[in-house]
Amino acid sequence: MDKKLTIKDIAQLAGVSKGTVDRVLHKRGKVSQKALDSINAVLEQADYEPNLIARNLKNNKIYSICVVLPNPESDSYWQPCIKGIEQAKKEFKAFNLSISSYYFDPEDTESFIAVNKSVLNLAPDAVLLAPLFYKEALDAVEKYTEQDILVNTFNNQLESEEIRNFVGQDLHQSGRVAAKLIHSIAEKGQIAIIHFDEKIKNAVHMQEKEKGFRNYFSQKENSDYEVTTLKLKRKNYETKLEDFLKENPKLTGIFITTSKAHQIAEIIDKTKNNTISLIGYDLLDKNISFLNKGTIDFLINQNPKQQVYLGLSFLVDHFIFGKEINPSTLLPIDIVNSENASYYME
Amino acid sequence: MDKKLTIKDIAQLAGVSKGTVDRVLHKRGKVSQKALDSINAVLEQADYEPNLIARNLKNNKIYSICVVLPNPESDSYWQPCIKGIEQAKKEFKAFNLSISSYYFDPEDTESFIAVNKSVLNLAPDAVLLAPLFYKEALDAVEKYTEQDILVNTFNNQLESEEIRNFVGQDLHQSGRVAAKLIHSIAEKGQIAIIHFDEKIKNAVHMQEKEKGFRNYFSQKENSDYEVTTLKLKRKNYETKLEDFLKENPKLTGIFITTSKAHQIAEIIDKTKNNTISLIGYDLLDKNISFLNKGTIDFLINQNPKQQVYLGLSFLVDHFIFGKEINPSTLLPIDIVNSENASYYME
DNA sequence: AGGAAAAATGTGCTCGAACACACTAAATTT
DNA sequence: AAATTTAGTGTGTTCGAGCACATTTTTCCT
Repeated sequence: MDKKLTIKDIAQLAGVSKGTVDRVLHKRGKVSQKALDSINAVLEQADYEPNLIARNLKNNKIYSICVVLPNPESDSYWQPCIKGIEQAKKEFKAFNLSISSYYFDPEDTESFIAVNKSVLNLAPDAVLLAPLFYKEALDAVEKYTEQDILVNTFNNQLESEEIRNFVGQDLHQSGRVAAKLIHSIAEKGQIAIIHFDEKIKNAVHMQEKEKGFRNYFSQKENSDYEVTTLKLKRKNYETKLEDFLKENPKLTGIFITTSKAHQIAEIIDKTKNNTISLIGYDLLDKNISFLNKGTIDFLINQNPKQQVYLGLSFLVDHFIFGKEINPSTLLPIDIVNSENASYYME
Repeated sequence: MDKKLTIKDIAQLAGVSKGTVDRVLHKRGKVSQKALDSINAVLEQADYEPNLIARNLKNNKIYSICVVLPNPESDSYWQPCIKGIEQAKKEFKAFNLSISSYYFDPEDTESFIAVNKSVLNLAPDAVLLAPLFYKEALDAVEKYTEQDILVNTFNNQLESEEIRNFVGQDLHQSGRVAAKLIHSIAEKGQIAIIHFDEKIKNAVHMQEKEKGFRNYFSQKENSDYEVTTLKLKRKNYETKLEDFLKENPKLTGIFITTSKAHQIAEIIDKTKNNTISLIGYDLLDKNISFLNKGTIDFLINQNPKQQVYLGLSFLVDHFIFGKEINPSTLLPIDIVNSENASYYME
């Protein structure tokens, strides 16, 4: 049972006191060359690792973390995030943490600004932010950083020097995954990319996915597929889609770039057209039900729960264990069909 | 900044000393009814959580964990496990852990017995075991348990009261996932299930997958598929498969129940037959290369790395944080194509 | 050489839980 | 009533890192 070396052990081996070793370890100077040499000699061959538990006992500060995300009641895509936050709370309750959530209205820029303002007033140690509104998010990040509040982001990428960590997916690659799936299951013919969302702020998301999707097919030389893009909004989407289906009888596949695949599936179902393959995003109950029915062939899991959970666990690693934060973490792009869906829904 | 309550705080609130509170918390008796009542009253409305960091600092025992698994050089399926172990070591180096690996020859029962014997002699605190040889594994588990060594398993399920935790996949469901994939991509016709492995000990694995696969199709009433099973061994498998292909010209899909899909793919490739869909297991380099080429359509990831990592992290949770161990953890059955493979290979 | 300043080094306390041990007060025995 | 057991309670030390402060040693100047 070879115990781990402590500062005291190192001190003894080097023939000095623990205070001196401590000064060397923390490079706080005031150490003679002689002592420095002997301590370094010991350290080099002794592979000392500080006991992080002991270190932490001393620093018994309570770290407060605020998670800022859209209200899951407005958009159920965010629902799993609550579970992710709960899991993190449970998992990390051993440490001195205070995690709280703050919701904004995903349709309302003002509410995003307001929520961030009030979180700023709380002066937490860190904020985990879903930066839905690009410009406003940059503003918020700047203000947080001014107050020395650490900001990590998830779900939406934000180009900022001040962001310490991003957890999310590579949307371009996500589009490629969808394209490969369509390529696997859809017959030769026409393929539609459907952007179905009111929200302008999702435009970047949708565009990146489209780019990836088209990129896949453009790399295949003898492509038997023709790719068209269709934009739908809540208003009149039914007749618009029905018209589109009539105008494009050779349609064999549809890629929906948002979580609204179930709304498309409903219409496809009505037309009793079994030859159109459907690929969409996110494991909403409504989507799953069409997946089980067979109308939707595959869903791609963007894993919002894991995004938040990982974002929080990185903060814990940083605050509690002093680990370096990885600037970017790209989650796997999970392919989901009716048979493996349950595993991704917890 | 409301700090967490300590034993001392509780003691003060209840008007006793920390020693008495400690006795109540650990139910060590020797406490008067009066003191017990007042302490319980405080505890009830104060939701005290012991500081696990402080507790751990005191109990500075080094927990030793042995991982017993097949030599990755004999079967590269196990290669990712090394990474999983390394990751766990890195992640948990803050705690007093000593994790070491022991390899046995997956073809040799005797080596399995021998390795377990020598691990038993090391008297670790816990063993994480890949119980490839059923009967011998049960023996080993019994001996470990006699010596009060905690045993968790991964990859292969073992029916034993003494196993505290299993991390792996639901093989039956895994077969269903494969069936659904075949159903999505293969044309009507004949489907072959190929069991390609010498090792009898994998028989249960392969059978469970076959059952799940057939179960899926038997639930579809108007099935346009006919499912046949073919067993192949290393010897003569080439000619045997070629004969099979000639005899079954209507073959549209193959499900390989082991990680040997690349060997089937090689032959299919030679025949220049593009109409046969291939589904296999595991992200071996050779399999990935056929996945990128398009010969293999999907791979199912059994996630050996995650299995070991999770198995170890459960042990840490148990030893360090006193958490209850979940008896069984079933990992997601990841569907992998050429576009999302990289995320599952670390 | 004497003394002050600067540099180097060591000591001691803290964090919270856990537990051994010392101690007090009540109960029982002689 | 004194002696002894036993129930109940409090005190003090430990774990390892970190840092303030005390102490010792060296350097430098008059």
